Amino acid sequence: MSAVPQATPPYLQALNEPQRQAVQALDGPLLVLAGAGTGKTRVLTTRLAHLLVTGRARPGEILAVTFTNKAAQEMKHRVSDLLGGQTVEGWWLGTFHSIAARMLRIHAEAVGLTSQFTILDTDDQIRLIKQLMEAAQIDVKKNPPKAILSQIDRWKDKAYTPDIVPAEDQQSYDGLAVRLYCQYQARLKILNACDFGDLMLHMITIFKNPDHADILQGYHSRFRYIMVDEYQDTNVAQYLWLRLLAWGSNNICCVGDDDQSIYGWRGAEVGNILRFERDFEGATLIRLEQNYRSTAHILSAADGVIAHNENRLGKTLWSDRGEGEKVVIHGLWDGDAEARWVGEQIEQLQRQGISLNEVAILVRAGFQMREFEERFITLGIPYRVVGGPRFYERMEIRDALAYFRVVLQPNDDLALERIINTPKRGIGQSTVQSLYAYARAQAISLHEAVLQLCDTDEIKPKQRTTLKTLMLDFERWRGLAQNTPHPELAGIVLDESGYTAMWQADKSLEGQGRLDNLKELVSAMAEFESFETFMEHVSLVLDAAENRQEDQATIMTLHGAKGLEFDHVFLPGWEEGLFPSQRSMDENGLKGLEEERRLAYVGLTRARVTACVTHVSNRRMYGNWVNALPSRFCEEIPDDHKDMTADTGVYGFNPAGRSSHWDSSGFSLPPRRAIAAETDAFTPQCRVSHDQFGQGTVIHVDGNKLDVIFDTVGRKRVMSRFLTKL
DNA sequence: TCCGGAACCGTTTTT
DNA sequence: CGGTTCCGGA
Repeated sequence: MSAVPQATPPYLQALNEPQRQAVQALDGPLLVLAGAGTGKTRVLTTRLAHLLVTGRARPGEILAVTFTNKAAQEMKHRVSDLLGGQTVEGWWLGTFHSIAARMLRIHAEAVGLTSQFTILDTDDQIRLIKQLMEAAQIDVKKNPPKAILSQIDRWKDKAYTPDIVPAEDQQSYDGLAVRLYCQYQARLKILNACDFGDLMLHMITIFKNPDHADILQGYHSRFRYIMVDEYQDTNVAQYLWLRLLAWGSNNICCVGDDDQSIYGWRGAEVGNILRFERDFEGATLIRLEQNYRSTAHILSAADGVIAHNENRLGKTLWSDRGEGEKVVIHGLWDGDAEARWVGEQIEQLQRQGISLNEVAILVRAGFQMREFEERFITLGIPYRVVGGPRFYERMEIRDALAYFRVVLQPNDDLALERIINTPKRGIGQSTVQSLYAYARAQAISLHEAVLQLCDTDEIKPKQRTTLKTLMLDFERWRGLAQNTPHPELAGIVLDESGYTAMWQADKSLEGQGRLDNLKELVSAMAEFESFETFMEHVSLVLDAAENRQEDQATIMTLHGAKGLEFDHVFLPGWEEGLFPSQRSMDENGLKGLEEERRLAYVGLTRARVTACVTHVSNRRMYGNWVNALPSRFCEEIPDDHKDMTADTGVYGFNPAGRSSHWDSSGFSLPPRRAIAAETDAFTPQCRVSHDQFGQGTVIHVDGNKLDVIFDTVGRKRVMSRFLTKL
């Protein structure tokens, strides 16, 4: 440990022992295993401040990466608070994606792009895949572009470029996915575009390319200290990117909690954090286990649940905030009763003078929210739903941005396609298709194709004039771009294109809201120095201003709640199938179940004072009633730390608190559905049996879905969990 | 080209 | 059940 000659600075005195160790262990790789509520951000920010204050690093020598803009923002603020209010300039603090984008803008040529490249969002990605499929006459219904895209995204998460997709994955969608992946990448290059995955992937490619060894070396000598937040959420690509960068100084500090890794389904690898000590030689591991948030009963309940996971580094949280109250588990008849009961509990809290801002309802899935909303409306409980569409994901914002993109980059085909008939101009699908056909044949952009075909008979006269005017409009706006302030130009484009008028014509409340959003967009622009810098931020940073108002209860998903805390937390819908989600278990087996369990852990540890779990016997799903059993996570909470109750007549638990799972009607407990067998249990040619279809031979394995030729009924696509190996 | 009814399908979400 | 997407008719 480095000896600081002066008296211990106040910011260090404010820390507990392990926290202080984490701040002061500056040399070599360090993993800070920070349990929920143990002061993770405090350590991270203090460590940053410490580096600067002690002169160990200048701002420009620090790389600090987070996942969300919110986290990056918070870090910025808290460090500057620690430094007595001075802001830090010139450091590399941001999200993985914004930092990778910043790098890639500098080295774009090394992967055949120019620094002006556009960053595609999911919408653009799907449109692009769909286009490629239509061009190749592939049935879009049998192979949903969205599914293909998600396969491609998963490959990118794993840092697989098309040429290194492993053999077992190559058969995905009968080889279609890899083929499209190749075409997709080729097309992106022509469009001078990148998707989010590419930002990481291209940088890895550049770093690994011996011809560009100087680039990586440059970063090695630049970054003397690297810090990473939420390390448990990194995917393979992000991990490789970090490893490459860390080779320089070897001073990498990752902070995370393996028990809170809940994003496996979008490529996060818990393995990264579990392997840290092996990956980074000479690594130090520091555990933060003192929890400053919750009472002992809540922590022990959470601990009892998470202890059922096999794959974890292991730690035990403790707290000196008193015993507190046991976790309440209450069984109810149905979702309606559940919402009513939670509503009553909240009213009771209100009567005790508790602010609704300290109350949260955390659900597993979005569809659970409605019942609570409806109930709260009738009861007059003010609430806010967190997790609607983000600002820049809204249709009107994307449309507006598409206009701007075409102004800045005429060859942005995806943007042009998006707005070519918005507002309606009579340019239908067939016209666009023929334009695309021509563009493909000539290997030119859509914009170029429009220009060329406007003077031929290829296109009907009416459309021809429309397109011509549109092109002239864009030409004019591009001319204006030279010497018009960009917010003003944005207004002109939206007005003259008829886009604003389109929403003005919509008299609904929604139309008004969209106009407001457009105004907000234009005014947000003023804060950036140019159109280009604005566009960069829009795809990576821009978000709706949070309207955190006075007293409102919060309704959100468990995923959305990570990192937050509330005095009183309600956790509805703890039923087998819903939570843990059946789909998660089907698709990912034990790994899926463990991730669900971590989600339960996250949920419980959000609570400072009370945590209240509910489950119902009858849940309406997609219009029909399903009867449900209490989640296994209810049982996993140790008896000493829970209070179980149930409304009368509710299956599941009897009031005595012992789980019986069924009432007196004499039915026996149906077997809990088995976790899907590991998919590698099934290989092509192996013989299987199915309850309904009988015996058959596997011909192709695609994740958990198998193509099987059954002896009697022929070829079928079935889920592995319905099959038994013979 | 556009609109409306039928068919379909259904976690979790950031960048 | 409710939203989104797709296809067919005007």
